[in-house]
Amino acid sequence: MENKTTIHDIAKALKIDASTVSRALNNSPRVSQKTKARILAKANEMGYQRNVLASNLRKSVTNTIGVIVPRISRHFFSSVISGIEEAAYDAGYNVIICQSLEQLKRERKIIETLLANRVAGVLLSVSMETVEFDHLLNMKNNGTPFLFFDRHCEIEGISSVLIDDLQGGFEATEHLILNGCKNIGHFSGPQELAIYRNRTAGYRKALEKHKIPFRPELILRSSLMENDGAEGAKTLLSLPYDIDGLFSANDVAAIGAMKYFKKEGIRVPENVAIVGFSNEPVSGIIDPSLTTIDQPGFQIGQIATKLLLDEISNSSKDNIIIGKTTIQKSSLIERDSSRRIT
Amino acid sequence: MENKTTIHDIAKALKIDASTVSRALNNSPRVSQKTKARILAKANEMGYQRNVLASNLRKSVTNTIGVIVPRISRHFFSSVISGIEEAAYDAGYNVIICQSLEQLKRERKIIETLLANRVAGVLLSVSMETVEFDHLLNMKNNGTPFLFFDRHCEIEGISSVLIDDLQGGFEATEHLILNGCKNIGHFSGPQELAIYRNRTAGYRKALEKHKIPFRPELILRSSLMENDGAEGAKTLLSLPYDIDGLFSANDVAAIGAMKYFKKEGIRVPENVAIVGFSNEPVSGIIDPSLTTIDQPGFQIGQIATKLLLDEISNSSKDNIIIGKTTIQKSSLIERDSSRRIT
DNA sequence: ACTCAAAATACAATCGATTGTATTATTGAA
DNA sequence: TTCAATAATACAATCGATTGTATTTTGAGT
Repeated sequence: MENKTTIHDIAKALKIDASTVSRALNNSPRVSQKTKARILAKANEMGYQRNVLASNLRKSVTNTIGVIVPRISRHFFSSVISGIEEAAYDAGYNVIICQSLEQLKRERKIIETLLANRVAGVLLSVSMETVEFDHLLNMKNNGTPFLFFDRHCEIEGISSVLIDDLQGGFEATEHLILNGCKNIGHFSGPQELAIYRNRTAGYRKALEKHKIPFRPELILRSSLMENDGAEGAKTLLSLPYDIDGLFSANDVAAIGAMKYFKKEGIRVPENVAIVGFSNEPVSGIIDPSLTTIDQPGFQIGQIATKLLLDEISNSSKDNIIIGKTTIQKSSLIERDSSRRIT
Repeated sequence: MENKTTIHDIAKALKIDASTVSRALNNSPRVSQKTKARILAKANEMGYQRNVLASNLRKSVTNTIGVIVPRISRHFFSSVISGIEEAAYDAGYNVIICQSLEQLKRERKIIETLLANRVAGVLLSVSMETVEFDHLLNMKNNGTPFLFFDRHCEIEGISSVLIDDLQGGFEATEHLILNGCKNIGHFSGPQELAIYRNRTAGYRKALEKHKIPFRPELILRSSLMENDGAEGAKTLLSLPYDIDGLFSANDVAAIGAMKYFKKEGIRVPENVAIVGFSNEPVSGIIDPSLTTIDQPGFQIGQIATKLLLDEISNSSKDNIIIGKTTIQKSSLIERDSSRRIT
């Protein structure tokens, strides 16, 4: 029943030493072709499978990298994960996927577990609650290479693969302006996260460029869930401005707002034009379809993995690793929610 | 830099034996309270972290379970995963999540990797291509406990946690009939998968009950992607029947059809009423909102995990495990795509 | 046939934790 | 005080694979 053939079993069966078996299975030049063939045949016959635990223990390495995302159900993150899996798989690494569910507590626990399991490295996109970095600094001191993607923290020596959120925010907002919007509301997320600060900065930059006065009260901060979008829409309508545009820092909140507007009889895009962020699949399906900023998730995953694997292989050579930031381009996808006859 | 305090380091620092340190850290009654306290304090001071690899190797167990789903991006599967994580976490297990992307080749490779990593058990929902079971039988012979959820294969001695697809298909179809549909099309998936056979059986059962003639040509089989839905809709319209209802075995294809109907100026639900399956979040957002069958993903994940953990702990006692099938109820969510003034 | 370098294989330690057995320390009862 | 019983700790083997070193085997050249 239980499959537990070891190299010792093979060695015994062939009356040779286990070290030779090990070397043969690792295709070492120290074993003659003849015995290699015998060993391989025997291993196959006995259904041998290397015990990765033992192997890794001895080599004191692992071929596993950990990935932490806020939620796997978000399209952007599942694209990134696919990219990571692809790149990791090619390099012979396994991937452990974990979700923090936006909770700092869970993020801490996950990192603890990953470190205990001696993963070779970690790719992470921090939770919305991650305002303290002790667990990340701990991981750094521990010597485990890691790398941020999308949502990062400023930690010296740690690299990030990001998208150009400022540019994305700028394009989204300018697009609204070019479609005739004058009073543009903006939904943003926790300001601790650079992605949201940058999207907001892009918003401001577009206003400035087009000489539209900036009004702080038009920026609403929340967790950007669907309900936050609806609340935000309500708040915007209650302000003494004739809101005619909305740039939401994610699609989910944009959709919440769109639904609220619809319910209140306010037409999209005629009365209010909307642009979201992330290009969730639902955005192409909702009516009117939502203009949004597409992020190349798959590529981000691939790039981040390659960089991490580089760091893993260099970390042994104890040369100082300097945190680098790689920026990926985002692109505006124009759909019906912002298309106006001007 | 590198954190590699071992029990031997602690032992040396305290001038005691490593075995005592090990026992103290495992809270064995064989160590006095006094030394336990000293050891714990020292371990803490030295930043000790148990090397799970070594520990598991010695105990020849692992605290990791593997999960294989077709795609993590599907809402149903990500709910199941959340349930699995919750239950596994409570029991002190880690979870490795893998996606087969509906490819048999990848499924095989994943199982190989999981076995090589000596996971304690595996939870899986097979790919659409899984018509051969050699890799699963291999896993069984290997002695690794596993369990199907949602999509299963008939393998003796292997348990499954399923939803009542027949009942779901029945309810969906009967709902259409009660809303006045007479000529109901049906999108189904690969017939190798029981879930699709059962949903189809439910469809037939509802027709029979209401004495509506069954026409095989109204059943269209595909991979149920969005595009398949559009194609299917086109095919249905080309048939010499006045199609007025559609039961799709998943939401994605239902939405594909809905979009096609809209484009062709056919009104939903007035001309064709539609019911999907799975309750993807997009179904509540699309216009008209899609009536569908909700599956309790989170609970399925929890239940499946508990059953698997049971099998893992019993498997050592080598009592014969008899495959059990646990059925979870699904429920119809009535929305606009099927609501008609009758 | 004989030497010697190169090739092939064997020996033995190791990775870090666990655990059965042996030894030492302690305590209570006689 | 002394001895047995028990508590506390130490010793040593083990999990399965890897790897540096030592030994044996092979084969070329004389």
